Amino acid sequence: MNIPQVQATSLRFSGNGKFGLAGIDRPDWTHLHDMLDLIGVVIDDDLHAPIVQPTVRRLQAGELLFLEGAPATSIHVVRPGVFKVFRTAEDGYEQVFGFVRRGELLGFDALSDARHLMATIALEDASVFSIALPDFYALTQDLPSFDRGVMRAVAKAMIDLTRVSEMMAAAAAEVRLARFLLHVSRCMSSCGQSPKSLRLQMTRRDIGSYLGVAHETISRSFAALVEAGLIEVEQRMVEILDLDALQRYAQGTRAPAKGHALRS
Amino acid sequence: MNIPQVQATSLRFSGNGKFGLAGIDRPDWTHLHDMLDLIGVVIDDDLHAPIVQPTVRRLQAGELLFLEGAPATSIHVVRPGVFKVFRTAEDGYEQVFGFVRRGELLGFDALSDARHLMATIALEDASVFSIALPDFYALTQDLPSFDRGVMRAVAKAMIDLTRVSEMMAAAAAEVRLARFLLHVSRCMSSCGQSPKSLRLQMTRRDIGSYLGVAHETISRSFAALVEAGLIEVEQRMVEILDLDALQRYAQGTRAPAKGHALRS
DNA sequence: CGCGCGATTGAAGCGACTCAACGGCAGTGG
DNA sequence: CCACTGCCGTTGAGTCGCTTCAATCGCGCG
Repeated sequence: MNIPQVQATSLRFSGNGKFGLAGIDRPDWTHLHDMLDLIGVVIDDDLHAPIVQPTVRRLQAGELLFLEGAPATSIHVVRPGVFKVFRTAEDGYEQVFGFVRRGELLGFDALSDARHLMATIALEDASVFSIALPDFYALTQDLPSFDRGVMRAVAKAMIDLTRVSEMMAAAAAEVRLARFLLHVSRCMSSCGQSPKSLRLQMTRRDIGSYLGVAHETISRSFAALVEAGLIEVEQRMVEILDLDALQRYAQGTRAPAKGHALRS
Repeated sequence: MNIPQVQATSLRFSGNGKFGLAGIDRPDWTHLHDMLDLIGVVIDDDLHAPIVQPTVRRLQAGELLFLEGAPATSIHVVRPGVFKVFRTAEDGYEQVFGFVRRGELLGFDALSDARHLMATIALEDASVFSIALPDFYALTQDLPSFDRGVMRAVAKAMIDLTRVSEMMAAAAAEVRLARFLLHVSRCMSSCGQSPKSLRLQMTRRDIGSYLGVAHETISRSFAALVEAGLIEVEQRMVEILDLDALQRYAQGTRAPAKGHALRS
Protein backbone atom coordinates (compact mmCIF):
# COMPACT_ATOMS: atom_id res chain seq x y z
CA MET A 1 0.00 0.00 0.00
CA ASN A 2 1.20 3.43 -0.73
CA ILE A 3 0.48 6.60 1.07
CA PRO A 4 -1.19 9.32 -0.94
CA GLN A 5 0.90 12.41 -1.15
CA VAL A 6 -0.06 15.70 0.32
CA GLN A 7 -1.36 17.95 -2.35
CA ALA A 8 -1.28 21.69 -2.21
CA THR A 9 -4.64 23.08 -3.15
CA SER A 10 -5.37 26.13 -5.11
CA LEU A 11 -5.75 29.20 -2.99
CA ARG A 12 -9.29 30.31 -2.75
CA PHE A 13 -11.39 32.42 -0.47
CA SER A 14 -14.20 31.06 1.60
CA GLY A 15 -15.58 34.34 2.71
CA ASN A 16 -13.61 34.78 5.88
CA GLY A 17 -14.69 38.24 6.77
CA LYS A 18 -13.39 38.16 10.29
CA PHE A 19 -10.21 39.91 9.34
CA GLY A 20 -10.94 42.77 7.10
CA LEU A 21 -7.35 43.48 6.44
CA ALA A 22 -6.37 39.93 5.77
CA GLY A 23 -6.28 38.23 2.46
CA ILE A 24 -6.59 41.22 0.23
CA ASP A 25 -3.48 40.54 -1.61
CA ARG A 26 -1.97 37.68 0.28
CA PRO A 27 -4.19 34.64 0.05
CA ASP A 28 -1.46 32.73 1.82
CA TRP A 29 -3.15 33.54 5.08
CA THR A 30 -6.52 32.17 4.31
CA HIS A 31 -5.82 28.57 5.13
CA LEU A 32 -3.98 29.48 8.26
CA HIS A 33 -6.88 31.59 9.39
CA ASP A 34 -9.37 28.87 8.64
CA MET A 35 -7.31 26.31 10.45
CA LEU A 36 -6.87 28.46 13.51
CA ASP A 37 -10.56 29.13 13.50
CA LEU A 38 -11.22 25.42 13.24
CA ILE A 39 -9.37 24.60 16.43
CA GLY A 40 -10.87 27.57 18.20
CA VAL A 41 -7.85 29.84 18.34
CA VAL A 42 -8.63 33.48 18.83
CA ILE A 43 -6.03 35.54 17.11
CA ASP A 44 -4.56 38.05 19.48
CA ASP A 45 -1.15 37.98 17.92
CA ASP A 46 -0.13 39.78 14.82
CA LEU A 47 0.31 37.53 11.89
CA HIS A 48 3.74 38.59 10.91
CA ALA A 49 6.07 36.86 8.53
CA PRO A 50 7.32 34.24 8.46
CA ILE A 51 4.05 32.48 8.86
CA VAL A 52 3.75 29.03 7.45
CA GLN A 53 0.90 27.80 5.40
CA PRO A 54 -1.03 24.60 6.00
CA THR A 55 -1.77 22.52 2.97
CA VAL A 56 -5.12 20.93 2.30
CA ARG A 57 -5.47 17.27 1.60
CA ARG A 58 -8.68 15.75 0.37
CA LEU A 59 -9.50 12.10 0.91
CA GLN A 60 -12.20 9.86 -0.43
CA ALA A 61 -14.14 7.53 1.76
CA GLY A 62 -11.95 4.59 2.62
CA GLU A 63 -8.71 6.40 1.89
CA LEU A 64 -5.91 6.17 4.40
CA LEU A 65 -4.47 9.32 5.89
CA PHE A 66 -1.51 7.38 7.18
CA LEU A 67 -0.64 3.81 8.04
CA GLU A 68 0.48 2.50 11.36
CA GLY A 69 4.22 2.53 11.56
CA ALA A 70 4.48 5.35 9.07
CA PRO A 71 6.95 8.08 9.90
CA ALA A 72 5.19 11.17 11.11
CA THR A 73 5.59 14.15 8.87
CA SER A 74 2.68 16.37 9.70
CA ILE A 75 0.01 17.35 12.15
CA HIS A 76 -3.50 17.37 10.73
CA VAL A 77 -6.68 19.20 11.58
CA VAL A 78 -9.89 17.61 10.39
CA ARG A 79 -12.13 19.71 8.20
CA PRO A 80 -15.37 18.11 7.02
CA GLY A 81 -15.29 14.35 7.38
CA VAL A 82 -14.90 11.66 9.99
CA PHE A 83 -11.83 9.51 10.50
CA LYS A 84 -11.33 6.19 12.17
CA VAL A 85 -8.17 5.61 14.17
CA PHE A 86 -7.26 1.95 14.51
CA ARG A 87 -4.57 -0.66 14.72
CA THR A 88 -4.42 -4.13 13.29
CA ALA A 89 -3.17 -6.86 15.61
CA GLU A 90 -0.95 -9.61 14.39
CA ASP A 91 -3.85 -12.03 14.17
CA GLY A 92 -5.77 -9.61 12.03
CA TYR A 93 -8.09 -8.25 14.66
CA GLU A 94 -8.75 -4.58 14.07
CA GLN A 95 -8.86 -2.52 17.24
CA VAL A 96 -10.60 0.82 16.86
CA PHE A 97 -9.34 3.54 19.17
CA GLY A 98 -11.60 6.35 18.23
CA PHE A 99 -13.35 8.49 15.70
CA VAL A 100 -12.05 11.94 14.92
CA ARG A 101 -14.24 14.71 13.68
CA ARG A 102 -14.13 18.26 12.44
CA GLY A 103 -11.82 20.52 14.36
CA GLU A 104 -9.89 17.74 16.04
CA LEU A 105 -6.22 16.94 15.67
CA LEU A 106 -4.77 13.92 13.95
CA GLY A 107 -1.28 12.56 14.08
CA PHE A 108 -0.40 14.10 17.39
CA ASP A 109 0.38 10.72 18.93
CA ALA A 110 3.45 10.43 16.73
CA LEU A 111 5.14 13.36 18.42
CA SER A 112 6.70 11.08 21.00
CA ASP A 113 8.77 8.97 18.66
CA ALA A 114 8.14 10.43 15.21
CA ARG A 115 6.21 7.37 14.13
CA HIS A 116 2.50 6.70 13.93
CA LEU A 117 1.34 3.88 16.15
CA MET A 118 -2.13 3.84 14.69
CA ALA A 119 -3.51 4.00 11.22
CA THR A 120 -6.11 6.57 10.25
CA ILE A 121 -8.69 6.19 7.55
CA ALA A 122 -11.41 8.45 6.21
CA LEU A 123 -14.88 7.00 6.76
CA GLU A 124 -16.41 9.41 4.30
CA ASP A 125 -15.13 11.98 1.87
CA ALA A 126 -13.05 14.31 3.95
CA SER A 127 -10.30 16.84 3.97
CA VAL A 128 -7.70 17.98 6.44
CA PHE A 129 -5.30 20.79 6.98
CA SER A 130 -1.79 19.47 7.21
CA ILE A 131 1.19 21.22 8.70
CA ALA A 132 4.65 19.81 8.34
CA LEU A 133 6.25 19.22 11.71
CA PRO A 134 8.92 21.92 11.40
CA ASP A 135 6.24 24.40 10.44
CA PHE A 136 4.12 23.18 13.30
CA TYR A 137 6.87 23.81 15.80
CA ALA A 138 7.56 27.18 14.27
CA LEU A 139 3.92 28.11 14.65
CA THR A 140 3.80 27.14 18.30
CA GLN A 141 6.67 29.47 18.93
CA ASP A 142 5.52 32.33 16.74
CA LEU A 143 1.92 32.25 17.84
CA PRO A 144 1.44 31.69 21.55
CA SER A 145 -2.29 31.54 21.04
CA PHE A 146 -1.79 28.71 18.57
CA ASP A 147 0.32 26.89 21.10
CA ARG A 148 -2.45 27.18 23.64
CA GLY A 149 -5.02 26.19 21.11
CA VAL A 150 -3.09 23.06 20.35
CA MET A 151 -2.78 22.29 24.05
CA ARG A 152 -6.49 22.76 24.43
CA ALA A 153 -7.24 20.53 21.48
CA VAL A 154 -4.89 17.87 22.76
CA ALA A 155 -6.41 18.03 26.21
CA LYS A 156 -9.80 17.50 24.61
CA ALA A 157 -8.43 14.56 22.67
CA MET A 158 -7.20 13.04 25.90
CA ILE A 159 -10.57 13.52 27.50
CA ASP A 160 -12.12 11.79 24.53
CA LEU A 161 -9.81 8.87 25.07
CA THR A 162 -10.93 8.58 28.67
CA ARG A 163 -14.48 8.51 27.38
CA VAL A 164 -13.64 5.16 25.90
CA SER A 165 -12.91 3.83 29.34
CA GLU A 166 -16.14 5.28 30.59
CA MET A 167 -18.10 3.56 27.87
CA MET A 168 -16.36 0.28 28.48
CA ALA A 169 -16.90 0.61 32.20
CA ALA A 170 -20.51 -0.23 31.69
CA ALA A 171 -20.98 -3.95 31.99
CA ALA A 172 -24.01 -4.22 29.77
CA ALA A 173 -23.48 -3.90 26.06
CA GLU A 174 -26.68 -1.90 25.59
CA VAL A 175 -25.47 0.65 28.09
CA ARG A 176 -22.19 0.95 26.27
CA LEU A 177 -24.00 1.53 23.03
CA ALA A 178 -26.25 4.09 24.69
CA ARG A 179 -23.20 5.95 25.95
CA PHE A 180 -21.64 5.80 22.55
CA LEU A 181 -24.74 7.26 20.95
CA LEU A 182 -24.82 10.01 23.53
CA HIS A 183 -21.18 10.74 22.83
CA VAL A 184 -21.89 11.07 19.14
CA SER A 185 -24.91 13.15 19.99
CA ARG A 186 -22.79 15.58 21.96
CA CYS A 187 -20.35 15.80 19.09
CA MET A 188 -23.23 16.65 16.80
CA SER A 189 -24.53 19.40 19.00
CA SER A 190 -21.08 20.83 19.52
CA CYS A 191 -20.85 21.04 15.77
CA GLY A 192 -24.11 22.94 15.71
CA GLN A 193 -26.16 20.06 14.37
CA SER A 194 -29.14 18.29 15.76
CA PRO A 195 -28.23 16.09 18.73
CA LYS A 196 -31.12 13.73 18.10
CA SER A 197 -30.54 12.77 14.51
CA LEU A 198 -27.34 10.85 14.01
CA ARG A 199 -25.77 9.52 10.88
CA LEU A 200 -23.18 6.96 11.87
CA GLN A 201 -20.31 6.72 9.46
CA MET A 202 -18.86 3.52 10.87
CA THR A 203 -19.89 -0.11 10.59
CA ARG A 204 -21.31 -2.17 13.42
CA ARG A 205 -18.01 -3.93 13.53
CA ASP A 206 -16.17 -0.66 14.08
CA ILE A 207 -18.49 0.25 16.91
CA GLY A 208 -18.08 -3.19 18.39
CA SER A 209 -14.33 -3.00 18.31
CA TYR A 210 -14.48 0.49 19.78
CA LEU A 211 -16.77 -0.59 22.60
CA GLY A 212 -15.12 -3.91 23.19
CA VAL A 213 -17.97 -6.21 22.20
CA ALA A 214 -18.72 -8.44 19.28
CA HIS A 215 -20.45 -6.81 16.33
CA GLU A 216 -23.37 -9.16 16.64
CA THR A 217 -23.89 -7.87 20.14
CA ILE A 218 -23.94 -4.32 18.79
CA SER A 219 -26.65 -5.35 16.40
CA ARG A 220 -28.67 -6.92 19.19
CA SER A 221 -28.11 -3.90 21.41
CA PHE A 222 -29.47 -1.63 18.73
CA ALA A 223 -32.51 -3.83 18.58
CA ALA A 224 -32.84 -3.66 22.36
CA LEU A 225 -32.69 0.13 22.42
CA VAL A 226 -35.28 0.26 19.69
CA GLU A 227 -37.40 -2.20 21.61
CA ALA A 228 -37.14 0.05 24.65
CA GLY A 229 -38.48 2.92 22.60
CA LEU A 230 -35.37 5.01 23.10
CA ILE A 231 -34.22 5.25 19.51
CA GLU A 232 -35.15 4.48 15.97
CA VAL A 233 -32.69 2.87 13.63
CA GLU A 234 -32.63 2.62 9.91
CA GLN A 235 -29.34 1.38 8.57
CA ARG A 236 -26.82 3.85 9.90
CA MET A 237 -29.31 6.58 10.65
CA VAL A 238 -30.19 6.76 14.31
CA GLU A 239 -32.98 8.90 15.65
CA ILE A 240 -32.92 9.51 19.38
CA LEU A 241 -36.53 9.57 20.50
CA ASP A 242 -36.04 10.43 24.14
CA LEU A 243 -32.72 12.01 24.99
CA ASP A 244 -33.39 12.21 28.70
CA ALA A 245 -34.48 8.61 28.93
CA LEU A 246 -31.44 7.54 26.99
CA GLN A 247 -29.25 9.45 29.38
CA ARG A 248 -30.88 7.82 32.36
CA TYR A 249 -30.46 4.48 30.67
CA ALA A 250 -26.77 5.14 30.14
CA GLN A 251 -26.18 5.84 33.82
CA GLY A 252 -25.98 2.26 34.95
CA THR A 253 -22.51 1.10 35.84
CA ARG A 254 -21.12 -1.87 37.63
CA ALA A 255 -21.56 -2.54 41.25
CA PRO A 256 -20.32 0.50 43.10
CA ALA A 257 -17.15 0.46 45.10
CA LYS A 258 -17.90 0.76 48.74
CA GLY A 259 -16.55 3.38 51.03
CA HIS A 260 -13.19 4.80 50.24
CA ALA A 261 -10.52 6.03 52.55
CA LEU A 262 -9.48 9.37 51.24
CA ARG A 263 -7.20 11.55 53.18
CA SER A 264 -6.54 15.07 52.35
CA MET B 1 -14.81 19.24 50.25
CA ASN B 2 -11.88 21.48 49.96
CA ILE B 3 -9.06 21.33 47.58
CA PRO B 4 -5.61 20.97 48.98
CA GLN B 5 -3.59 23.97 48.11
CA VAL B 6 -0.30 23.76 46.39
CA GLN B 7 2.28 24.50 48.94
CA ALA B 8 5.54 26.07 48.10
CA THR B 9 8.16 24.02 49.77
CA SER B 10 11.19 25.37 51.36
CA LEU B 11 14.19 24.97 49.22
CA ARG B 12 16.12 22.15 50.58
CA PHE B 13 18.15 19.41 49.12
CA SER B 14 17.15 15.83 49.40
CA GLY B 15 20.39 14.30 48.33
CA ASN B 16 20.08 14.90 44.65
CA GLY B 17 23.46 13.80 43.58
CA LYS B 18 22.66 13.61 39.93
CA PHE B 19 23.48 17.19 39.34
CA GLY B 20 26.76 17.75 41.00
CA LEU B 21 26.90 21.33 40.03
CA ALA B 22 23.34 22.10 40.91
CA GLY B 23 22.20 23.72 44.04
CA ILE B 24 25.47 25.16 45.11
CA ASP B 25 24.47 28.73 45.09
CA ARG B 26 21.41 29.04 42.92
CA PRO B 27 18.79 26.68 44.11
CA ASP B 28 16.29 28.54 41.96
CA TRP B 29 17.42 26.69 38.92
CA THR B 30 17.77 23.33 40.48
CA HIS B 31 14.13 22.41 40.40
CA LEU B 32 13.68 23.62 36.88
CA HIS B 33 16.67 21.63 35.75
CA ASP B 34 15.47 18.54 37.52
CA MET B 35 12.01 18.89 36.10
CA LEU B 36 13.24 19.35 32.57
CA ASP B 37 15.47 16.37 32.99
CA LEU B 38 12.53 14.39 34.29
CA ILE B 39 10.47 14.87 31.17
CA GLY B 40 13.47 14.29 28.96
CA VAL B 41 14.11 17.81 27.78
CA VAL B 42 17.58 18.44 26.55
CA ILE B 43 18.54 21.97 27.31
CA ASP B 44 19.72 23.65 24.20
CA ASP B 45 18.40 27.03 25.20
CA ASP B 46 20.03 29.37 27.58
CA LEU B 47 18.26 29.60 30.86
CA HIS B 48 17.90 33.31 30.96
CA ALA B 49 15.69 35.34 33.21
CA PRO B 50 12.83 35.43 33.67
CA ILE B 51 12.64 31.75 34.27
CA VAL B 52 9.92 30.49 36.49
CA GLN B 53 10.43 28.03 39.25
CA PRO B 54 8.41 24.88 39.79
CA THR B 55 7.40 24.18 43.33
CA VAL B 56 7.60 20.79 44.91
CA ARG B 57 4.64 19.18 46.56
CA ARG B 58 4.98 16.06 48.64
CA LEU B 59 2.08 13.73 49.19
CA GLN B 60 1.54 10.81 51.48
CA ALA B 61 0.05 7.58 50.29
CA GLY B 62 -3.67 8.09 49.89
CA GLU B 63 -3.43 11.85 49.60
CA LEU B 64 -5.28 13.57 46.81
CA LEU B 65 -3.41 15.75 44.35
CA PHE B 66 -6.67 17.22 43.15
CA LEU B 67 -10.32 16.32 43.08
CA GLU B 68 -12.50 15.92 40.06
CA GLY B 69 -14.20 19.15 39.26
CA ALA B 70 -11.45 21.17 40.85
CA PRO B 71 -10.32 24.24 38.97
CA ALA B 72 -6.99 23.62 37.33
CA THR B 73 -4.21 25.75 38.66
CA SER B 74 -1.07 23.87 37.76
CA ILE B 75 0.59 21.30 35.60
CA HIS B 76 2.41 18.61 37.52
CA VAL B 77 5.31 16.33 36.75
CA VAL B 78 5.58 13.19 38.81
CA ARG B 79 8.77 12.63 40.72
CA PRO B 80 9.04 9.44 42.76
CA GLY B 81 5.64 7.89 43.36
CA VAL B 82 2.70 6.49 41.49
CA PHE B 83 -0.65 8.19 41.08
CA LYS B 84 -4.06 6.86 40.25
CA VAL B 85 -6.31 8.88 37.99
CA PHE B 86 -9.98 8.11 38.47
CA ARG B 87 -13.51 9.36 38.47
CA THR B 88 -16.39 8.48 40.72
CA ALA B 89 -19.70 7.91 39.01
CA GLU B 90 -22.94 9.09 40.52
CA ASP B 91 -23.72 5.66 41.85
CA GLY B 92 -20.36 5.46 43.56
CA TYR B 93 -18.57 3.29 41.07
CA GLU B 94 -14.95 4.30 40.82
CA GLN B 95 -13.62 4.21 37.29
CA VAL B 96 -9.83 4.12 37.05
CA PHE B 97 -8.40 5.72 33.94
CA GLY B 98 -4.76 5.12 34.47
CA PHE B 99 -1.71 5.09 36.62
CA VAL B 100 0.85 7.83 36.27
CA ARG B 101 4.48 7.35 37.10
CA ARG B 102 7.72 9.21 37.35
CA GLY B 103 8.37 11.64 34.57
CA GLU B 104 4.78 11.79 33.37
CA LEU B 105 2.48 14.77 33.34
CA LEU B 106 -0.56 15.27 35.53
CA GLY B 107 -3.34 17.75 35.19
CA PHE B 108 -2.92 18.28 31.50
CA ASP B 109 -6.47 17.20 30.77
CA ALA B 110 -7.76 20.35 32.43
CA LEU B 111 -6.22 22.58 29.80
CA SER B 112 -9.35 22.38 27.69
CA ASP B 113 -11.75 23.93 30.11
CA ALA B 114 -9.62 24.84 33.13
CA ARG B 115 -11.28 22.19 35.25
CA HIS B 116 -10.16 18.74 36.21
CA LEU B 117 -12.46 16.00 35.02
CA MET B 118 -10.69 13.31 36.97
CA ALA B 119 -9.35 13.06 40.48
CA THR B 120 -5.78 12.07 41.16
CA ILE B 121 -4.51 10.34 44.25
CA ALA B 122 -1.08 9.22 45.38
CA LEU B 123 -0.88 5.45 45.78
CA GLU B 124 2.33 5.72 47.76
CA ASP B 125 4.39 8.49 49.21
CA ALA B 126 5.14 10.73 46.30
CA SER B 127 6.12 14.15 45.19
CA VAL B 128 5.53 16.26 42.13
CA PHE B 129 6.84 19.36 40.50
CA SER B 130 4.06 21.86 40.06
CA ILE B 131 4.02 24.78 37.72
CA ALA B 132 1.27 27.34 37.84
CA LEU B 133 -0.50 27.64 34.53
CA PRO B 134 0.73 31.15 33.70
CA ASP B 135 4.27 30.04 34.41
CA PHE B 136 3.68 26.95 32.33
CA TYR B 137 2.60 28.98 29.36
CA ALA B 138 5.51 31.33 29.86
CA LEU B 139 7.89 28.40 29.82
CA THR B 140 6.51 26.97 26.63
CA GLN B 141 7.17 30.29 24.96
CA ASP B 142 10.55 30.98 26.50
CA LEU B 143 11.92 27.49 26.06
CA PRO B 144 11.05 25.90 22.75
CA SER B 145 12.68 22.69 23.86
CA PHE B 146 10.35 22.63 26.86
CA ASP B 147 7.40 23.10 24.58
CA ARG B 148 8.47 20.13 22.51
CA GLY B 149 9.18 18.13 25.61
CA VAL B 150 5.67 18.76 26.80
CA MET B 151 4.27 17.77 23.43
CA ARG B 152 6.29 14.59 23.54
CA ALA B 153 5.14 13.81 27.05
CA VAL B 154 1.54 14.48 26.12
CA ALA B 155 1.80 12.30 23.05
CA LYS B 156 3.10 9.53 25.25
CA ALA B 157 0.23 10.06 27.63
CA MET B 158 -2.19 9.70 24.74
CA ILE B 159 -0.51 6.51 23.64
CA ASP B 160 -0.84 5.22 27.17
CA LEU B 161 -4.54 5.92 27.02
CA THR B 162 -4.87 3.89 23.85
CA ARG B 163 -3.10 1.07 25.66
CA VAL B 164 -6.19 0.84 27.81
CA SER B 165 -8.25 0.06 24.75
CA GLU B 166 -5.72 -2.52 23.72
CA MET B 167 -5.89 -4.22 27.08
CA MET B 168 -9.66 -4.18 27.08
CA ALA B 169 -9.74 -5.49 23.54
CA ALA B 170 -8.81 -8.90 24.85
CA ALA B 171 -11.93 -10.79 25.69
CA ALA B 172 -10.37 -13.04 28.29
CA ALA B 173 -9.67 -11.49 31.64
CA GLU B 174 -6.39 -13.35 32.05
CA VAL B 175 -5.13 -11.91 28.79
CA ARG B 176 -6.07 -8.43 29.94
CA LEU B 177 -4.17 -8.94 33.14
CA ALA B 178 -1.20 -10.31 31.23
CA ARG B 179 -1.17 -7.22 29.06
CA PHE B 180 -1.43 -5.02 32.10
CA LEU B 181 1.52 -6.71 33.71
CA LEU B 182 3.53 -6.34 30.54
CA HIS B 183 2.62 -2.68 30.45
CA VAL B 184 3.86 -2.21 33.98
CA SER B 185 6.91 -4.23 33.09
CA ARG B 186 7.73 -1.89 30.24
CA CYS B 187 7.29 1.08 32.55
CA MET B 188 9.73 -0.50 34.94
CA SER B 189 12.37 -1.09 32.33
CA SER B 190 11.95 2.38 30.92
CA CYS B 191 12.67 3.62 34.41
CA GLY B 192 15.82 1.56 34.46
CA GLN B 193 14.46 -1.06 36.81
CA SER B 194 14.03 -4.76 36.41
CA PRO B 195 11.20 -5.63 34.02
CA LYS B 196 10.56 -8.94 35.70
CA SER B 197 10.06 -7.89 39.27
CA LEU B 198 7.01 -5.74 39.77
CA ARG B 199 5.65 -4.12 42.86
CA LEU B 200 2.07 -3.14 42.19
CA GLN B 201 0.95 -0.11 44.11
CA MET B 202 -2.74 -0.50 43.39
CA THR B 203 -5.41 -2.78 44.75
CA ARG B 204 -7.03 -5.59 42.82
CA ARG B 205 -10.10 -3.44 42.66
CA ASP B 206 -8.15 -0.66 40.99
CA ILE B 207 -6.76 -3.06 38.42
CA GLY B 208 -10.22 -4.47 37.85
CA SER B 209 -11.73 -1.06 37.28
CA TYR B 210 -8.86 -0.16 34.99
CA LEU B 211 -9.23 -3.35 32.95
CA GLY B 212 -12.98 -3.40 33.01
CA VAL B 213 -13.51 -6.58 35.00
CA ALA B 214 -14.63 -7.37 38.51
CA HIS B 215 -11.95 -7.46 41.16
CA GLU B 216 -12.72 -11.08 41.95
CA THR B 217 -11.95 -11.91 38.37
CA ILE B 218 -8.61 -10.17 38.72
CA SER B 219 -7.86 -12.33 41.69
CA ARG B 220 -8.80 -15.45 39.77
CA SER B 221 -6.79 -14.33 36.77
CA PHE B 222 -3.72 -13.91 38.93
CA ALA B 223 -4.24 -17.43 40.12
CA ALA B 224 -4.59 -18.62 36.54
CA LEU B 225 -1.36 -16.98 35.45
CA VAL B 226 0.41 -18.47 38.43
CA GLU B 227 -1.11 -21.84 37.61
CA ALA B 228 0.24 -21.50 34.09
CA GLY B 229 3.69 -20.96 35.46
CA LEU B 230 4.04 -17.52 33.94
CA ILE B 231 4.31 -15.47 37.09
CA GLU B 232 4.69 -15.70 40.82
CA VAL B 233 2.55 -13.58 43.07
CA GLU B 234 2.92 -12.67 46.67
CA GLN B 235 0.57 -9.96 47.76
CA ARG B 236 1.36 -7.08 45.44
CA MET B 237 4.74 -8.34 44.41
CA VAL B 238 4.69 -9.97 41.00
CA GLU B 239 7.60 -11.89 39.59
CA ILE B 240 7.49 -12.57 35.89
CA LEU B 241 8.99 -16.00 35.38
CA ASP B 242 8.87 -16.17 31.61
CA LEU B 243 8.61 -12.86 29.86
CA ASP B 244 8.46 -14.31 26.38
CA ALA B 245 5.76 -16.77 27.28
CA LEU B 246 3.77 -14.03 28.94
CA GLN B 247 4.07 -11.96 25.82
CA ARG B 248 2.89 -14.83 23.69
CA TYR B 249 0.02 -15.37 26.08
CA ALA B 250 -0.93 -11.70 25.86
CA GLN B 251 -1.17 -11.84 22.09
CA GLY B 252 -4.55 -13.49 21.98
CA THR B 253 -7.24 -11.04 21.04
CA ARG B 254 -10.73 -12.33 20.78
CA ALA B 255 -11.21 -16.04 21.05
CA PRO B 256 -11.74 -17.61 24.41
CA ALA B 257 -9.41 -20.28 25.65
CA LYS B 258 -10.00 -22.55 22.73
CA GLY B 259 -7.22 -25.01 23.18
CA HIS B 260 -5.03 -22.20 24.32
CA ALA B 261 -1.31 -22.62 23.99
CA LEU B 262 -1.11 -22.79 27.72
CA ARG B 263 -1.74 -26.43 28.40
CA SER B 264 1.57 -28.02 29.18
C1' DC C 1 -25.55 -11.25 -12.40
C1' DG C 2 -22.77 -13.03 -8.80
C1' DC C 3 -19.58 -11.73 -5.42
C1' DG C 4 -18.41 -9.65 -1.10
C1' DC C 5 -19.56 -7.21 2.74
C1' DG C 6 -22.63 -5.33 6.19
C1' DA C 7 -26.36 -6.37 9.11
C1' DT C 8 -29.53 -9.31 11.42
C1' DT C 9 -31.09 -13.32 13.84
C1' DG C 10 -30.77 -18.01 15.96
C1' DA C 11 -28.61 -21.64 18.89
C1' DA C 12 -25.40 -23.30 22.19
C1' DG C 13 -21.65 -23.04 25.38
C1' DC C 14 -18.89 -20.93 28.69
C1' DG C 15 -16.89 -17.22 30.98
C1' DA C 16 -17.55 -13.29 33.89
C1' DC C 17 -20.62 -11.17 37.07
C1' DT C 18 -23.02 -11.06 41.41
C1' DC C 19 -23.61 -12.64 45.98
C1' DA C 20 -21.49 -14.60 49.74
C1' DA C 21 -18.21 -16.18 53.17
C1' DC C 22 -13.59 -16.42 54.91
C1' DG C 23 -8.73 -15.19 56.53
C1' DG C 24 -5.29 -11.71 56.89
C1' DC C 25 -3.55 -7.30 57.85
C1' DA C 26 -3.46 -2.49 59.39
C1' DG C 27 -5.26 1.31 61.76
C1' DT C 28 -7.85 2.83 65.77
C1' DG C 29 -9.45 3.46 70.26
C1' DG C 30 -10.67 1.71 74.66
C1' DC D 1 -2.12 -4.17 74.97
C1' DC D 2 -5.76 -6.16 72.59
C1' DA D 3 -10.25 -6.28 70.81
C1' DC D 4 -12.62 -3.88 67.08
C1' DT D 5 -13.28 -2.50 62.51
C1' DG D 6 -12.56 -1.83 57.75
C1' DC D 7 -10.54 -3.11 53.68
C1' DC D 8 -7.95 -6.26 50.82
C1' DG D 9 -7.55 -10.60 48.83
C1' DT D 10 -9.19 -15.13 47.96
C1' DT D 11 -12.41 -18.74 46.98
C1' DG D 12 -17.01 -20.92 46.11
C1' DA D 13 -21.64 -21.28 43.81
C1' DG D 14 -25.08 -20.02 40.63
C1' DT D 15 -27.03 -17.16 37.15
C1' DC D 16 -26.89 -14.38 33.18
C1' DG D 17 -25.09 -12.38 29.22
C1' DC D 18 -21.84 -12.32 25.84
C1' DT D 19 -19.19 -14.84 22.46
C1' DT D 20 -18.78 -17.97 18.85
C1' DC D 21 -20.53 -20.46 14.96
C1' DA D 22 -23.87 -20.43 11.59
C1' DA D 23 -27.43 -19.16 8.27
C1' DT D 24 -29.94 -15.56 5.94
C1' DC D 25 -31.04 -11.21 3.72
C1' DG D 26 -30.02 -6.82 1.54
C1' DC D 27 -27.17 -3.82 -0.85
C1' DG D 28 -23.34 -1.92 -3.71
C1' DC D 29 -20.09 -2.85 -7.12
C1' DG D 30 -17.30 -4.91 -10.62
